[in-house]
Amino acid sequence: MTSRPPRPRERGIPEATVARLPVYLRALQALQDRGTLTVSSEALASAAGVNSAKLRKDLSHLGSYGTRGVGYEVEYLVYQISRELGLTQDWAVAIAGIGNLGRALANYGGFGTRGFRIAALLDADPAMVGQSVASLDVRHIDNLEDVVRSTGVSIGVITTPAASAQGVATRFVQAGVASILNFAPVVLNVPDGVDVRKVDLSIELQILAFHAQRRADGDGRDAERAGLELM
Amino acid sequence: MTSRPPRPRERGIPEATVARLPVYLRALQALQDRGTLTVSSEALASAAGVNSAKLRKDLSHLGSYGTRGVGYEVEYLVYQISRELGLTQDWAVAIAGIGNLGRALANYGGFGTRGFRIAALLDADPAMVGQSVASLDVRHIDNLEDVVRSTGVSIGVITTPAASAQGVATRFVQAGVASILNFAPVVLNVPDGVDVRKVDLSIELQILAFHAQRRADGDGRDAERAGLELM
DNA sequence: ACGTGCTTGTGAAAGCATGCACAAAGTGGG
DNA sequence: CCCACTTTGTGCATGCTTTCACAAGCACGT
Ligand SMILES: NC(=O)c1ccc[n+]([C@@H]2O[C@H](COP(=O)([O-])OP(=O)(O)OC[C@H]3O[C@@H](n4cnc5c(N)ncnc54)[C@H](O)[C@@H]3O)[C@@H](O)[C@H]2O)c1
Ligand SMILES: NC(=O)c1ccc[n+]([C@@H]2O[C@H](COP(=O)([O-])OP(=O)(O)OC[C@H]3O[C@@H](n4cnc5c(N)ncnc54)[C@H](O)[C@@H]3O)[C@@H](O)[C@H]2O)c1
Repeated sequence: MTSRPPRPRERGIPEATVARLPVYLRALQALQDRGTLTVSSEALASAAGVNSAKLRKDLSHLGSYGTRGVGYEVEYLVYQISRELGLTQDWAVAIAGIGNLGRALANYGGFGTRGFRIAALLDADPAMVGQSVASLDVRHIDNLEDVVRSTGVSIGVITTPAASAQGVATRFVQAGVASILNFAPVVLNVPDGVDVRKVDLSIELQILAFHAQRRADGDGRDAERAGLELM
Repeated sequence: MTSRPPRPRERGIPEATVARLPVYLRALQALQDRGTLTVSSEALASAAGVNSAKLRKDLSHLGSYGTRGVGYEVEYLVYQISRELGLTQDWAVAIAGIGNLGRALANYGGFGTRGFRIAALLDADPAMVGQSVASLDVRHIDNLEDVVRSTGVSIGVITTPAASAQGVATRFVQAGVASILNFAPVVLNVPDGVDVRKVDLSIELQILAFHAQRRADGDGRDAERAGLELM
């Protein structure tokens, strides 16, 4: 490809940066709770577990919110990041699949604190429908479209068994939900423009196992083996 | 630590590849269940939701396990990836914090199927200790060291409240657990050589919110605005 | 008003990751 | 045995991320 079409190059915050903003936000809120007024990139970076140059570059994408010689004003930065992430508005979330995991999520208090409100619970099991979980009635999945429309849901969380996940995802999309968080161990197929993120515990464990095995293989004879094997 | 030893450039599989291997593995196992014997990079890539060139490059890091003109033998590839990920051995997992989430994990059947065995449950609440969850006795967190030693735990999962997570992590590390999966919304501080992965639902939702807001901002006047803003 | 000391914001370099495109290598039919 | 066809494995170009290193900017004390 030589002449790359004009590519309007939307005001872009790099994806890697977006993924770290919530981490900074949390660290900042902890500082705020402790009454700290300003913080240096060094201190905030250390609280967030990243390199300070990276932190500064990340924040520079949002604008110039620091003061040289001083640092960043905590409260102002909290506001700027919140705004950038869209947390100054309220997001209604629906959870589909009220089993072990769905119930844990529904009962979890930590979401409401940050702009997310669980607005609907959906399940296919007639025995489940009508029950009250975390002060919400579980509705039948067949009512998905209605529920989404009437409660203004814009984020869908899928905690159904793997076999049902694609179907639920498709229905979410058809109902106008363009942001999906998927816990089922399947690759979801959705149209362009729909944003799917997955949380997959099995995968995380497998990655841990890979590194653990690496460590175990090498222990003691690491240097020698690595050296030899390259010859 | 800091003083990077010569680093003999260990036979390295890129981290991005490692993170995808479990996805390929799952897709392959689905094919296997359907009785498929061989699969092309194109087909497997599509099942795994990635580009086929990427898939081939990923697999090439494990060795040359394909046959040109034919594809990959499913069973053989399953074995090779499993071996590379360390799934041919058994990993004993301990869960600390048997609340909403810890219980959901403990009751989840999907781990055992892939080399992971939940070997111990730990909690600090006296009312919880002694109860039986998923056919395991909940032990008191004070026994962490004993439990880790006696059950051979090598992976620790943390589902305690945020405030307790660092303490539990430190104790896991001191007991010799060098792989930790953390669900609590805090940045854990651990010595070098210890591998921590985090699963953070709040962060995932916030990333979804960011993109959702982007879409909403731009809708309708996207093209014009993007173009104009660059001038 | 000016110098000192600290910290930000950002070029520039190096390191990773992605995806194209194609030669090399295998299969199967004639 | 050879040819047409398929699909792998990988060199290369491109773009994204991280990190270094330092000039520019600001606060504060004198
Ligand atoms: N529980 C865990 O710790 C855990 C861990 C990792 C992954 N997961 C994954 O999360 C998902 C849920 O796990 P779980 O343990 O809660 O399972 P579960 O069986 O306890 O719950 C699943 C729920 O989904 C409902 N359901 C089934 N089909 C549905 C449909 N079409 N529409 C709406 N609801 C439907 C069921 O009635 C049930 O209530 C699974 O895909 C699982 O693989 C769970
Ligand atoms: N439940 C969810 O859906 C969800 C979602 C996102 C994040 N999280 C995070 O996961 C963690 C657990 O969430 P939860 O909803 O299960 O909380 P929970 O309060 O239901 O359970 C926490 C459990 O940890 C135990 N505990 C406290 N201190 C301990 C210690 N020092 N050692 C061992 N156990 C200890 C408590 O006794 C309790 O049983 C929290 O950090 C939470 O922020 C949970």
